[in-house]
Amino acid sequence: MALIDLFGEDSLAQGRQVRTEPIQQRSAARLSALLDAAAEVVDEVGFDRITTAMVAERAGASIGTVYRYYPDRVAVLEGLRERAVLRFRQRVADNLKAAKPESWWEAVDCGITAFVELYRAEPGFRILHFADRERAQTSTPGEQDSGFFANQIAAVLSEEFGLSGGDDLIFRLEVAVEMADSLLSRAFTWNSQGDERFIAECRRIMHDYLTGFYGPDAG
Amino acid sequence: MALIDLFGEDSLAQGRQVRTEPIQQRSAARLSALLDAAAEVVDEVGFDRITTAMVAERAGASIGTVYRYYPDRVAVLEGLRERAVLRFRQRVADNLKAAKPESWWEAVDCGITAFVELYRAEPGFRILHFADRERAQTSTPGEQDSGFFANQIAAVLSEEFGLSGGDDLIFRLEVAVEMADSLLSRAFTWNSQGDERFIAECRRIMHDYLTGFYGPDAG
DNA sequence: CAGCCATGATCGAGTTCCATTCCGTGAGCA
DNA sequence: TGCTCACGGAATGGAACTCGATCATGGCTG
Repeated sequence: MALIDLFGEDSLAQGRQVRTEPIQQRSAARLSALLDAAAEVVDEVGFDRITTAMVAERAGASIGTVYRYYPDRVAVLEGLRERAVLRFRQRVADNLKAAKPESWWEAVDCGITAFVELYRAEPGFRILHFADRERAQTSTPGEQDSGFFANQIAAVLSEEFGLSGGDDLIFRLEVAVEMADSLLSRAFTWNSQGDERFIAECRRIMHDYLTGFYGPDAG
Repeated sequence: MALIDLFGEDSLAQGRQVRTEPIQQRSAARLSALLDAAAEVVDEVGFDRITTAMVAERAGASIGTVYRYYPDRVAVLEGLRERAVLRFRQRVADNLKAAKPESWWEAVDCGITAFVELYRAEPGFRILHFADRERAQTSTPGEQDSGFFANQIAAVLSEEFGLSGGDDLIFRLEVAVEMADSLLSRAFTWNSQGDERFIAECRRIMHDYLTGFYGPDAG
């Protein structure tokens, strides 16, 4: 299985949160504009203060249009989150294609780099870290992102670079994803460009943890 | 400086978010009841869906009473969060007193244990992980919790157990706090008793990371 | 190719719900 | 008894959300 296959957009048959699938083309643009607007508003006023009216106005649409695509305010944020996940995966795929990693940790670094790049460039990208725990209350473990994601990465690392696979690898990757998300988000909490100390430490920790300094087999 | 001093309630001159300091005693009970109610509601309906009316009703109070103590809905959540932090510190202090750790990592374990115990027993404790990032948008780095907390822990570890202090230790502790919070919260995301795998892995990672397998001086 | 029409898309006034205010009433305290 | 603190809950304002009217679009038809 090629790296691109795992992280490309094809692999995303995401659960639809939109009310009505857009048929005409202009709708796609509308939907996209709504999310763009939501992203900007999130960065400006925060998650709590965002209002559907703000999103509509910013997108040059009416309130009704917002509710045509999303059942409620929270769903808009979830839509934004899904798009962010999608873009992250695409960026990872791009970086993998460009870097042609020869070791597993170079591949991991591509993932970290993708995250950092998007955090810097993409408005509202912080939604990723935010929405995780809130969603947890309503969805089920099977469809959890970090777990699902860990599975994908496990497949890549074991098939492409010969890391010993199995449940242990998946678990370790889940732990790694959790830590990386947390550290990188922390890097951007007080610094819009990302605190390099945290980013560098994150890379080092990922490398060492996955190398095996840690965990059941650590020695 | 004794461990208890650092983690006892005295050390908490927290920023008041309440509108009016209660004068009479019954008020203290009211305030506490409000937070208890908020904690339950948070666990039941989530952060997004909580309403001031729910909190008031659950606490057997009127809407007006909620607003007597808190300026707005968000402030209630912040109040809940501050109380959770306070209780966490007290629990750490208790555990330290009971365990009388002889090594720095036993002390660290007390912190992890305290977190797990409270997550299991305290309604709404997940507010801790949640509120962090949201606050970030409005408050300033200086008063950040993980940083402030890291400072306190650094003082304890270096003074009591002779860990080499300095900025490096503080930074490493900040990273550790971030990772531990993330892993422990993850442990409780799908399992109300806490997934033991994540808890155990968290303990191991904290031990190894702080021992120095990681970081600038890792070898 | 012009016109027609079924259907998707949009709008925004209207409705409902919720956050927040405010003043009248009741409870502690001297 | 009077004074201040605390409480209640109707009233206000604003934001979430609905819904029927209206406007595009793109295919079909002659």
